[in-house]
Amino acid sequence: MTENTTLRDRVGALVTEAAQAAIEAGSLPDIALPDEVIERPRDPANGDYASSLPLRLARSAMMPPLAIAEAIAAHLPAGEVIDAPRIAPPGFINLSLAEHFVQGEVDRIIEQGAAFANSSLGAGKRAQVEFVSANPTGPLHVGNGRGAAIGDTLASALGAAGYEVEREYYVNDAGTQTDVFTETLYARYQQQFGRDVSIPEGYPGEYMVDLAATLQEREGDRFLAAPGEPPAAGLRELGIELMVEQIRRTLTAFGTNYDRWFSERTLYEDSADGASSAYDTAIASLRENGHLAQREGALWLTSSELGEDKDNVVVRSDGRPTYFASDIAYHYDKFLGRGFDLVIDVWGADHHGHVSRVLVGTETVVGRADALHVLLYQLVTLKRGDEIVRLSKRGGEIITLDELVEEVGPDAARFFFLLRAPSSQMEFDLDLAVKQSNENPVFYIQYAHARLASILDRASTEGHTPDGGDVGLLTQPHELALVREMLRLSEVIEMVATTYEPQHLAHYGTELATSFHAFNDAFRQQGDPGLKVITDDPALTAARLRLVQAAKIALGRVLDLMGMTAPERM
RNA sequence: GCGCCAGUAGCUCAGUGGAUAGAGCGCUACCCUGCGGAGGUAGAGGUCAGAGGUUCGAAUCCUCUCUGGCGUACCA
Repeated sequence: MTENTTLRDRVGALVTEAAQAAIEAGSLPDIALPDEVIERPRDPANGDYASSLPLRLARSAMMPPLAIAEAIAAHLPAGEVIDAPRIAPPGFINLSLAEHFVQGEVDRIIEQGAAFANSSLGAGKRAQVEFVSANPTGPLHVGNGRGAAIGDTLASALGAAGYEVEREYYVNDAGTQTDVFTETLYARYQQQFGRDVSIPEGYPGEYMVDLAATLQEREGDRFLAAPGEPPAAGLRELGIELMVEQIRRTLTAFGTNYDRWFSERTLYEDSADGASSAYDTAIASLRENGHLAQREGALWLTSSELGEDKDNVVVRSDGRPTYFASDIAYHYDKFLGRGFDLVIDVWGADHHGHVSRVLVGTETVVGRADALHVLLYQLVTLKRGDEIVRLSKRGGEIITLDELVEEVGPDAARFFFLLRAPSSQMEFDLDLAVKQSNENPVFYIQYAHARLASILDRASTEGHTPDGGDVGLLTQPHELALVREMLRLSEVIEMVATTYEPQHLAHYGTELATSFHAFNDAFRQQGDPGLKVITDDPALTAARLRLVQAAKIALGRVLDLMGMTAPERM
């Protein structure tokens, strides 16, 4: 059994083997077994794992569930990992981890350290997570923060699950939004020099005034042209560059860093060695496959022949490619250009009308779309008390991500977003967010980590060390419960990496912290000075310090995966 | 109209077809005065929107209805 198999898979394999042994022994008929044979029971009284296999097989085996349970259990003797199985009506097989196994895992966790709970699910595969990717025409708002928290954590979880992961921001620096942005910027820029020019419709926000001021400060009047004439060359590029810089700073402050900022414009550029652009190649491929049609002066992807409800314009009648064309070229580049095995696009739900189109386009050009997953997160509704705040970059008022981070800090903001399933619409009460920042559950987790660190510190100053501690001395219920909780982490990581739902990690973190707090308080409640981590008994102290050390590793890992700090003190 | 996502405790939300539906906040009553109280235990609080269906078993899967958000561009 390899190091990177989850415990769940190990135990599940034992059940599958037992069932097969029962079939070979003739106590079960020769029937097909499902892949998933065990689950985590809700009630811990029913064991660490349980199998409902007997209930599910009853029909095809034509046997009563309890008889099947007995047939399987007979081949599931107590062993290295689990104790003897217990059969429970109407047909469950309940399994508990053996105490010595649980104890031994403490040593293993310490040995693995920061690699604890990694899995090999995605070993040898390259994954890309593209997220936020807001147009560089204004500052990020609170809703973008949700995408950032989700995408970043998902990328971390995929990494822990064995994938080689790249985080990417797709910079939309081509297209009409950029034109409007540049026009507005130039208008604001001219105003800086006292010209009476009107602001085009598009981006009325105050930040454009600041951006123009920055431009004037750094570049002087070199973009100024005669009234009514277009600005000097380079304004567009510099404006976008400044905006992207601002976005990058915002995300860094939020705790999110990218491997690559991908320029949309490069899709249209031939490579240095003379190879055609991604756009040209993708269009040629579509044409070759007979999926393009010239109609009404425009070039269409005949997607209705491919299961879509309508065709989509790829090249406008004025010759400019659409955003959709960029997206086809972009995904061509992701798969055929860069060879990712798994690509996840994290989009706000307001883009959901675009999903099936992109999947069809990708399938047409790449030949398959099963490796592309578009993860939609529902929009964040902002409230101040009872008043709903509209989020609109083009409408003017926005609550920026910077403001949120300023008020509640990056950790609390991230955790707030991570607690909710992407598919869940969430209400964000700005007043409450500030008021509750001290009650945010993230502090509950971080506090647990700080106390673990504190215990190790204290022990160290008193001359105690975890080294050489005998984990066999860990027999208190709260000690073993804490270890059991830690052992779930690899399963949670795999769940996040397969369902693309990071909220499981956030909830697990809370539960792990609860296990520690219960463990810690159990000693205190009993009022016996011998019932602490640091006791008069050096052997027991060392054993418990090992547990504390392992717990700190596990909790630190969870916080790290969520992109949050694991404080030594608070 | 059509399509996508949702509807679970007073509020904000978890819940991988399994056993008695959970957490945080708020409310009530306790514990501990600590190796850090940003803690622990217990309690009250539920028609899992509604109605059918599938299944040994449904908050979970299917159908319909109601409610909310979003989309339905030669914008991105």
